[in-house]
Amino acid sequence: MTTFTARVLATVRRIPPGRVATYGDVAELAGRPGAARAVGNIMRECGARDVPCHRVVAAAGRLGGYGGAGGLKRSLLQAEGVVVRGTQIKDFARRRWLPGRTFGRRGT
DNA sequence: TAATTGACTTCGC
DNA sequence: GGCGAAGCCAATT
Repeated sequence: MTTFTARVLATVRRIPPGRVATYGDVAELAGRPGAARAVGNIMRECGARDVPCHRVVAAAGRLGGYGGAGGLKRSLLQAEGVVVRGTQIKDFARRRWLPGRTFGRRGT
């Protein structure tokens, strides 16, 4: 499949544990910047369980308006080592996953 | 094919 | 800093 959806899913799958990405970033990485809403729409289906939709958060580092009533997403992220402050990621700026910024990349 | 929706983003008040 | 409105893109009906 070579559609935007497939790219989004592939991008989200590339998000390593302990890291998070925003809808806008995923959309951009997928090749369609500004399609944040589309990404959300695609994520909603979560057709592939390999897609850690819980690692996808809003731009401000917020978990989004979903994630379950009790904040399922928050628990999942925290379980991966992500510091979450209520509905917002504390170290979001440092937890945000970006291409070329994978693990092992320290402050050098 | 056209219109509506949706897990978003950004500007303005 | 919080609330409201407009814009963008893809999927669904």
